[in-house]
Amino acid sequence: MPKRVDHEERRTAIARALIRVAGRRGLHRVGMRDVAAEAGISLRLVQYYFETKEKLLLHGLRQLAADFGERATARRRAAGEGAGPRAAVEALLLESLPTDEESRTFHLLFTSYAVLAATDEALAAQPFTDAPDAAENAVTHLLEQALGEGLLTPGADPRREAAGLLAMAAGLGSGILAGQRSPHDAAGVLRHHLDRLFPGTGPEG
Amino acid sequence: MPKRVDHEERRTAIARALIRVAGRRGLHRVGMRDVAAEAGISLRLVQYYFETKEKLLLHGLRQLAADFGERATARRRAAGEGAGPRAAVEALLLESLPTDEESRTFHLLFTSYAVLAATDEALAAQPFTDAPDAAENAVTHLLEQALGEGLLTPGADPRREAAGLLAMAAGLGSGILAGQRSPHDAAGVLRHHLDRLFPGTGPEG
DNA sequence: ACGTTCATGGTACGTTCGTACCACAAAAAT
DNA sequence: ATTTTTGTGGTACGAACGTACCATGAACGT
Repeated sequence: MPKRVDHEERRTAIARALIRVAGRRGLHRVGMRDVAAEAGISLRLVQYYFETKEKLLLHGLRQLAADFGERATARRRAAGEGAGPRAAVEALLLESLPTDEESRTFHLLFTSYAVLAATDEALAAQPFTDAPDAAENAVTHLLEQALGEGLLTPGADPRREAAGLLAMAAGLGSGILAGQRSPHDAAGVLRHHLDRLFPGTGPEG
Repeated sequence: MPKRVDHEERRTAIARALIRVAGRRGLHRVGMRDVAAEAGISLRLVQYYFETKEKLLLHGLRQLAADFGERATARRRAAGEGAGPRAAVEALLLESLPTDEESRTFHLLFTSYAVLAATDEALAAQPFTDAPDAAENAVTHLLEQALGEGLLTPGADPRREAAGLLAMAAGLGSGILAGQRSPHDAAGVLRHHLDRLFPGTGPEG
């Protein structure tokens, strides 16, 4: 056989090609031929590593979530290990906003997948809500920690606040994508709400 | 000629058929033949009233926004004319949540259009951000009114709060659509934030 | 009464897409 | 050395889709 190839490596490369071309042209109107051309291989090879388009799309979603997770933790680490829960939450939320090209692609495609999952049965399976649930759990945990340290506004329910903050970030991201709002304004809205949730850590304190 | 027909009436009927079938099967994978079958007419007639599919999709978006506007004002009127800004804002936000089949379809399709507009040039035109801007202006106006009456928490910026609330409602809606959250929980999150924004009008007052 | 316009039906064409099929060379296994 | 597996290329097929074309009867204008 021709030189043995690492299948997993190949699959992530193809999945990333799918993500790139879908980020430009939209997840609809992306065919296997487009993915093949973007990856610099033949259509046959895309078929070889992912037998069907549905499996390719599913793997693309997993790749998208995995890459985002890496960026989020990297950003959180860059924000400082002991920077406190407020900074950690802010870093996580701001990372989810479509500011640069990479996060824009992530937000666009994740929304596209969400829309697909609402009607296609095969995509509505487990792996989809896993990522948002993980994010919500992470933020909830950080807020609980903040509550224990007395940083949170009284009467705050960590889980509810986490759900609200993540939903707000997602909505603001869609607004940016649609050209309705600037990333700067969206970040301002987000920080404003964090200021109210974390009294004393705001712009004046 | 066969009995003269009101073109505008026909076009809204076809556009509503598009909305129905797209709500079931997803906006992608909706063809003109599906719309024709749903409307009970021939494919030729869909071509006749909308020359091209792109025009049909554009009109579908306008119809969607118009129908939602009607529902929103109806709900606000049902909430009571003089019920105060808090109730008005709450009614508007809750209407945007996908609770029943109609609002679910609205949220799903509006998100689908937003995704399309992010990549397709023809759809990124004016009419898309009009509806969200109108909603934001309405909420902003209500919050300004509340601020004047001293109902709002101190230091609140009406426009920023409006943007945040609408973004949160949109994000919660997506969570409901994806099956991540129940409509009941989403409404709870929303009301919780309104309680903080409107001190004294909450559950204990 | 007659020609014109309008609404509608049916259908065919070109394209694109996902998938299946056939072929072949290189490396591993025996 | 031979046989089997593995990676890769090319291509063809069937379906679906948007659009264009042709036809036709029924109402309106004159």
